[in-house]
Amino acid sequence: MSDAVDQILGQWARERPDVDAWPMGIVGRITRLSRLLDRELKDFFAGYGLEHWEFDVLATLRRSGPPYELTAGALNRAAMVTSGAITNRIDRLAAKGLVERVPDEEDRRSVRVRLTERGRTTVDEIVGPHVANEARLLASLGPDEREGLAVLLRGLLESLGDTSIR
Amino acid sequence: MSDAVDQILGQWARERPDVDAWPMGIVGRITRLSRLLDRELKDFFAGYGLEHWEFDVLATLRRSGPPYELTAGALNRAAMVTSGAITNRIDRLAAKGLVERVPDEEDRRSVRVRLTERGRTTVDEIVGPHVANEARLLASLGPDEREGLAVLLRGLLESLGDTSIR
DNA sequence: ATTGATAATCTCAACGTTGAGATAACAACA
DNA sequence: TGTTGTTATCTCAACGTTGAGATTATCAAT
Repeated sequence: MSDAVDQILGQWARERPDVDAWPMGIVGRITRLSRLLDRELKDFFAGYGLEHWEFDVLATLRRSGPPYELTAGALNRAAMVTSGAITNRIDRLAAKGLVERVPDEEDRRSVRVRLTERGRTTVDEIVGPHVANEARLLASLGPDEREGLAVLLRGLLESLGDTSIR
Repeated sequence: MSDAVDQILGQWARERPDVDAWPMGIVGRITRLSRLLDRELKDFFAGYGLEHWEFDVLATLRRSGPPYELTAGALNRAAMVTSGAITNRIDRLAAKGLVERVPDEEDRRSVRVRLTERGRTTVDEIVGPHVANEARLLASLGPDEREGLAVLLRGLLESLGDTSIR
């Protein structure tokens, strides 16, 4: 069998036989998978009236444990977006009543973002179905393949310095 | 060793022990890798005065072989973006003199987008260094790991229907 | 030839992110 | 105490994508 990336590699081999394009077999597939999975997740969350990024922020707060609050900076790093994007996201989640800004008494530069009761129940209701949906998307992988893939991806992430959510 | 995703999985295991979040170990890593690699590629292309998407379009035309032209729709599907985005990209590449729109005589609904001479030399000069740069990013993988990872990712892509660039 | 369905591209307003700069607060130290 | 450097967040204009709709062309069937 072959996928879209095999065809791309075949084209390069024909047009530029002097270049060994093997890295595209990894990078290209990661990029395409990310896009495809993103579309699927978008559709899934739309069924709950949520944007993907909304769930992402809420879930980050939820899994941090009680009192379900993090600084804007921590959310920032977790989401891998810029500070401007996080300010915007917090604004909109706060407008929807899913999070609230709490002044940080220890460090007045910081803003703590806290899940509201509604925000917490929202995540808690969706996380189960969400994981089930992801499992469905990965259903073609057997148990050993899952593990092997996770190990390889982890090694790559580590080598690129992604070793901590801070 | 552990990466950022291991920490996320650990948080879920603590907060929601009833949910087995293993799929996040795959989906989360693919998403994070995609973002990290994207940043690296962005920096790389900036060194050549190009945007990542610019190289992407030019390379798609180049690897299709002489006469280095494709319809807007084909570029569209290859880039996995919407039609509006491709119209915009072609406009800007044409303004830079890297591609040109050629009317399709067979099907007057179609527009053929052709690499200009400057566009072709641009890709041909950069593709070698680009692949070398990607190889650098993947340097932590041994030969067997590269192959194993490519096989697993291909299987996943196939199962999600990404079997053709059309 | 006409009709209806399908297809390719373009248009454009809404949306979200980026990235640089502004503001305010903290930290270290002379 | 004042100074310098660093950190956290917010601001905002520029940029690019999305997605629905408009336009024009092709195809199939009658």
